[in-house]
Amino acid sequence: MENDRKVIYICCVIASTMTKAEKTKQFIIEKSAPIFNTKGIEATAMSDIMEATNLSKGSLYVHFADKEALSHAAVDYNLNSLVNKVAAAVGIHNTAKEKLKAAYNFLSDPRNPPLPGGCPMLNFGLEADDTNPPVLKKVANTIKKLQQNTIAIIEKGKATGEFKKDWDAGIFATKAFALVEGGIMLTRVTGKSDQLKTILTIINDEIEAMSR
Amino acid sequence: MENDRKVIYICCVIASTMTKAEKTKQFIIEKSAPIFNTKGIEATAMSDIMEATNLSKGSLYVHFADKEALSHAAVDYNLNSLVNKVAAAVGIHNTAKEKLKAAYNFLSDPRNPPLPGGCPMLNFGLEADDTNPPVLKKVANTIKKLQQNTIAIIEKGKATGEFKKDWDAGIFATKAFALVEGGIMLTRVTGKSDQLKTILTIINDEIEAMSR
Amino acid sequence: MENDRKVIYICCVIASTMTKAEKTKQFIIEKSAPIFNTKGIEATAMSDIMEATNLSKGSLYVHFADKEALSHAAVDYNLNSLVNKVAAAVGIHNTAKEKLKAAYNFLSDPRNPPLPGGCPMLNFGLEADDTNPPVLKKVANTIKKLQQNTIAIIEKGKATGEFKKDWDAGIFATKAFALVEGGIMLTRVTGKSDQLKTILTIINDEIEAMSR
Amino acid sequence: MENDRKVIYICCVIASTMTKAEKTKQFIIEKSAPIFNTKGIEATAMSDIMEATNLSKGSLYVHFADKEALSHAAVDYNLNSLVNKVAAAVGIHNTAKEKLKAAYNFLSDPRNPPLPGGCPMLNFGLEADDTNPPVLKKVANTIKKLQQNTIAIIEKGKATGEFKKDWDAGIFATKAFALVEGGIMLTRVTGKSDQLKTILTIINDEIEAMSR
DNA sequence: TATGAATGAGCCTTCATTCAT
DNA sequence: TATGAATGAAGGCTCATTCAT
Repeated sequence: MENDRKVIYICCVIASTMTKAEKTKQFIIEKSAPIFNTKGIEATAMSDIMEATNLSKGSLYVHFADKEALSHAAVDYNLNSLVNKVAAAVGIHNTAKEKLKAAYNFLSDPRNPPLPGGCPMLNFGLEADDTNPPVLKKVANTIKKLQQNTIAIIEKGKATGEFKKDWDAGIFATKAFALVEGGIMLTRVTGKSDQLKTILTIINDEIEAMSR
Repeated sequence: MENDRKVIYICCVIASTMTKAEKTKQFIIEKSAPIFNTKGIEATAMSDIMEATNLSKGSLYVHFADKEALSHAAVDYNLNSLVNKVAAAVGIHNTAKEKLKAAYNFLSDPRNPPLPGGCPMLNFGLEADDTNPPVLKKVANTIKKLQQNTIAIIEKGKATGEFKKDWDAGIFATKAFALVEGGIMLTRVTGKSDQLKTILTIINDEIEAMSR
Repeated sequence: MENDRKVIYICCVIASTMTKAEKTKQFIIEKSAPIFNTKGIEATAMSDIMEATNLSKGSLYVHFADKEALSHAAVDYNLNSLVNKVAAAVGIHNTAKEKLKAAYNFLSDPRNPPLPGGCPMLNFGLEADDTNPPVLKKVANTIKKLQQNTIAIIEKGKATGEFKKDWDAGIFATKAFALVEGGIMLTRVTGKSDQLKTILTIINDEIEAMSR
Repeated sequence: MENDRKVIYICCVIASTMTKAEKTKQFIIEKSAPIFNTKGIEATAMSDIMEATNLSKGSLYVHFADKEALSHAAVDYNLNSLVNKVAAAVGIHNTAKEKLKAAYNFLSDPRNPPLPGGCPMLNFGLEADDTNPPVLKKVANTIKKLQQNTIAIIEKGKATGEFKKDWDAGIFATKAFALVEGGIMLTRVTGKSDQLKTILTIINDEIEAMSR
């Protein structure tokens, strides 16, 4: 709670201190992020951004050197949004078990998809894998961060006695991440979320089984 | 062994029966399939195909009505190649357990990736999800086919007594598929295959645990 | 009558003497003529001709050196058809007055347009005027022929006493031709034939007024 | 005279109020109009417009959505130019007879053709008749406007006693229009203007004959 | 800062023509 | 003769980017 207030306070200060240029830049990023996540980087045209922001072509180039710079900012925004939303979903819980379940329930809730356009790690990671090293790096970092969050929660739970001591946090982080991403892919391709629900059950069951 | 010879023989007959047009068409598909799988459908230009085939622009349009038709053929080729290769990897084994292991070992062998450009289900599925229904359908059908193969092998193994009767084939098919696809994504994004190996172990362990 | 039979006889001989090549060539011309007259020379593609004749691309080039040669043949065919049809319409009558009326009634009958696609003199003449001298020449010759036919009929009628001696055949030929072509243009553009009917009445009235 | 000055003044104001975009758009239209009128819509390439305007391909598409939009603007420009020029030729005269003669003398003056490329009603009307309804409509409207101008002048002349009361204005409008268009076609095809002169004489004679 | 006109490389596609079979 | 695969120039159009205002 103390934390939350502080964050809000800082945000407001930032907002009020932001120059007009910074505000516009942020505005462009927020409007373009879902477009990049939905259509892909290559398939998103500067004119799509113009339309979404109601800004002129030239104005976009005042704030971003080129489409690449804008796409990087949008990718960052999408990835950070995801991480922040997971953190928020985790943050409202107190026990390690609840935190862990919250993380995966949030990521794979078919009714309430974390971000418009789907999982940015999946989208940008697979578009970038053969062609766009900088974006690939960003996705890799995000994956690492999320997996380490999982590991940290489990280790803390093991320390407090919530989880069994012999639970391998690294293996679970790998397994759960792959299951969720594979499940999201299944949902987006088949248009049905039944398999993703099955996967969520598998993850929750393991968390439950490793609790004591 | 008898089988192999017959197959080769039939192939030769087919090849010799193909008209020049059919041969060229097939040639174009084979040359363009890895390009589409690597760069994506939208990002692949007809000029890329020209370069790869050493054919003129007009010649491409003799064999395909438009880029869409060519991309569909290339997607089909990639997806069918994958299914056929899995079938081949499975086919050389006799027991259900060996067949099952072979399928997943093949799909997630980081040293010998099934297709250049990565998994076409992942690549085309995530490029197409918001924009390209026909391609999405092709991917969905392929997924269904592979998952049903898994289920069929397990059910047969249960019938012959190789696998435990209470093993839920559907859940395993979902789980293993998601794990492999998620693992491939991890490999392609991080550039390392350690997590995919972990996943393969998980899958093999479950197969082993369900054997008796 | 004697004449007619002779013509038919000669035609048959020609037909039966025609080689396969000549027959095919004639067939191509007949099928392509209405297309050129309807779409225009420039806008007609060789593929249109292929479709209409069910002949292969190469076959067309066996019989015609290039599109230009084929278009010339088609233009000739259209123009000659028109002249022949007028001659046929005129030929069944005996008096100069009837012949003259028949010619203009035929040319400007909105219910029974002489050729599919409209008047080839108008179509080809106006497409060719700035760009295609050979075609322009063909149209000019046809116009001359038709106007001289008119003049010849009038002069004969004047000689036999059917028409007034002071009727200026040349002026009438010019006037009637312009009226008919302008009227056809009005019909094709407005989609209605009322003005063409008015024009036909004007022409018939003058013919009547010059009779005695 | 007062009028003329006012018009010029308004023109200047308009010109100075035009944005750069409007000026460029107008410039493109003015440069492309004679090309479309000469070569035809289908046969005019965007590269022809590029050359005539010294503008880049992209620039053309800043001002016009596609070639169709540009062609429509050029057709409108040609048709409106013609109507305005006729109106100007008519406007300097005071009596109905002089106005009427001026209109037809202007339209069919072979030495001073109203527009480069010939009569846009004839050119666009006959190109569009089977393929381009919007253009056909534009031509039809222009024809209607010109014919109604003729009718209005005649009716006014009949009212003021300049023309005989029993002169049928509608029939004359049809006849004179067809004669002029047919005559223009004859001029363009034969390359000689003698027949057009004959036609002009016919029209002037009727106007004279109907005066009193 | 913001605008939007201008640019030109590049994309997909069409089409007349050639040529080996 | 007839076929149809192959060609490449040219067409319409898009798009990231620049720059004067």
